[in-house]
Amino acid sequence: MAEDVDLKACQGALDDCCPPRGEHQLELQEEEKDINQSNSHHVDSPLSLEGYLQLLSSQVENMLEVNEKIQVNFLEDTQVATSSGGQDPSSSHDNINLTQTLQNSFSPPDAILLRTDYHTQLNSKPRHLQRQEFFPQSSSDVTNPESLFHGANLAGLFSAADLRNLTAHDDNFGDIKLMSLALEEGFGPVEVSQIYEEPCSDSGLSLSSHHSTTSYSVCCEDSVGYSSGVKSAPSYGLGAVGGHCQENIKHSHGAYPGDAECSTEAMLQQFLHNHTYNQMPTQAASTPEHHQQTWMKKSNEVKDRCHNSTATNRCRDECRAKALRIPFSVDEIVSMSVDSFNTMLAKNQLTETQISLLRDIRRRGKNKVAAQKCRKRKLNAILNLEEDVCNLQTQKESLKKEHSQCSKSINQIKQKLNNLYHDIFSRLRDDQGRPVNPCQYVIHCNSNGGIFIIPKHLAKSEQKQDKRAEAKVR
DNA sequence: TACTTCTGTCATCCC
DNA sequence: GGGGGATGACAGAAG
Repeated sequence: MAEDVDLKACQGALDDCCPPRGEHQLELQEEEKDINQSNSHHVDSPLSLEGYLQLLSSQVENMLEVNEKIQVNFLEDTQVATSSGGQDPSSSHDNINLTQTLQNSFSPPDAILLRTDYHTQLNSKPRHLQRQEFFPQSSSDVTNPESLFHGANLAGLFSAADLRNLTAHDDNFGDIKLMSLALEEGFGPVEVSQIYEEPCSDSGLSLSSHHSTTSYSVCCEDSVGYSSGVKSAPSYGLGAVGGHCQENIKHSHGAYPGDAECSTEAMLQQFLHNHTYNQMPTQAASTPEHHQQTWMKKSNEVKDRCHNSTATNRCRDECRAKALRIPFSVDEIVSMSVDSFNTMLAKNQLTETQISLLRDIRRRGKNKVAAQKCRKRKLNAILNLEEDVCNLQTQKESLKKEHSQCSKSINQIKQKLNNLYHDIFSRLRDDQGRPVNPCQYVIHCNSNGGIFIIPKHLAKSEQKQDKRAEAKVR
């Protein structure tokens, strides 16, 4: 087309300001390297138009490639940060590649600009193994406010759990003779039997056949006294309160009514149903760690409470065992091995009731420990998830920051390329010596390496042809 | 008094 | 098939 402006036609004009190509072949190559490194495209540099165009083309390609990578990486990383759990940020190759790509594509200043303390930020907050050490005073190294917040709630719980394991069990069941309680309260054997008539559990002795709606509180009611109308077991004994075992002990100087086993069993139904035995002082768990004093105060309060109530439920089983003349403590029953337990059952000629009680005690004791372990595991899982959330939030913020910096660098490069583009056109002249309008013409590089100044509409059609050719090759 | 937390216990599932 | 561990659900005690 006549409007086409061949590059060669402009060569003369460019020769005025640019050295001939042949003389500066090596210089051009060096200049290209410099430009790639410094990203400074000064028109005044001794570059030929072809060199400029090649640089321009490569920079545009790089820019587009980098931009695409940034977009893809950012989207992927953002999705990873929001959807996947527990990925170690330090292993994020995408981020490394992104930074490297930008460093390779941009000049050192740009690369420096793109560098962030991303990895440093991530590594500065490793998944330190403090999940078993969540004492309030030990969490001061948590710098993330959110982490601090989350950790605070659960730290107390964990310290409680750990301290619970570290604390020795109390045995306050020394000389308890609770079988005499009812009798000491002035009840006759018949009344006792009536009072204690309560459907039994699977063992015939379990206190929870009616779940917790039924309480067993001869001890609790000792000061209240039983009226004759309170003879149906499920209706009395509300509120098995901790500490009543002390009351039991006070009234425990009588002998076992061993001659009436049915009454004995019935009496067992009356013992406290306090679920708080075996609690350790530090189980007042949910105190925020920054309230250490409050935490300690609450711990002491719970300690006092538990001290009174700890023995209560345990002594219930203990007392029941003693009531049935089982020569083993609750601890022994629970902690002994299966073989030992079975041997004990076999060697001691025990009644069905005694065996049932033993199995109940053992089952409850085992289950209690299992429940404690289960809750501890659950808290650990929650802590892990919270920590993962914090890490992913940090990673997301870092990626956002990096993306912002990349966008800035891309805009700067775009501006430089635009300036270079217009500078090139300002130097171009058509065959009549007139300036070439950059709005009507574009710089086009074909597949053979030729560089032309062609009208825009031709460039578009040629791009389509190139795409078709590439598609055919693929 | 309502709510929360902690704990024990039971029922159930799974190994 | 029984025993034991794990866990959800529930209830009571206490703050």
